[in-house]
Amino acid sequence: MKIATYNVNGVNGRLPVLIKWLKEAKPDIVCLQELKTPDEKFPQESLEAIGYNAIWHGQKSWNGVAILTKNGCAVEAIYKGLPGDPEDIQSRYIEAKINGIIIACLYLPNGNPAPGPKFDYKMAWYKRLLTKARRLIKKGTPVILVGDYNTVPTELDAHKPERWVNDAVFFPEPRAAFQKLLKQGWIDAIRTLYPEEKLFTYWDYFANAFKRNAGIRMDHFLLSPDLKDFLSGGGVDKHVRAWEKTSDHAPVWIEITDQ
DNA sequence: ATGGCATTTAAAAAATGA
Repeated sequence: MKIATYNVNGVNGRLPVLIKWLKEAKPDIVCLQELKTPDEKFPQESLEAIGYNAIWHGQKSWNGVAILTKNGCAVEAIYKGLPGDPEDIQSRYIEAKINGIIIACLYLPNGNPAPGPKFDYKMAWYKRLLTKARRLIKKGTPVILVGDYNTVPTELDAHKPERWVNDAVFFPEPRAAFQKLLKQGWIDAIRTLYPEEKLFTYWDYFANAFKRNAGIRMDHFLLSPDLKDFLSGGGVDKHVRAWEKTSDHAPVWIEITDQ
């Protein structure tokens, strides 16, 4: 089973790119972030026309997450929103059990400018995620925590780490929080597959960042330990970043063999 | 230290992202 994550940066504005990639990559499950659309404008019909069902959790203008599944996938136990703060109205979390695996699709706050209230919100969100993740990993069900973490875990995950030292994606606090997730037992799937490679999932639109491969790795698959032996492949669909009207992120995918 | 670009909303320019 092929599972992908893609920060589309506007699901309607990028719909031709998303559809072109779906037809080419044929993933079974896709986690999307940054829909930037109210729920009623989610392009459900266009996606169903090419064989994908969807569940989504959107809001006007900003944020928004969705999970696409190929027709025939069994989707149950759907939850929208990350628990822990009833005041939080930002759409950044959606979870469902799909073909027996719990898929949690997340869009972690960016946190810039840092320090400041947006950075405080990022770290508060991380704290809630750590609580949720601990509960999920104790369930004994296979779980994948996947999405845009807005976190560059180590220096290996940046083309030029010094360019990011004043950015919230590279601050020590989110990096420490990401390490806390790993200490809970979660497995960074892409880093496990490519232990020493400089692999990126995001490149700035400006300064020719993509052509210079001046990227960072921020989109991650965290697997519950019981899935480790079933991880059989993965990668970044980097070429999609070169398409017209494309997102600043590229799709990332993994392959999980039948358990 | 700043801005480079691109989105959304909405009708110009602001807010947001990373």
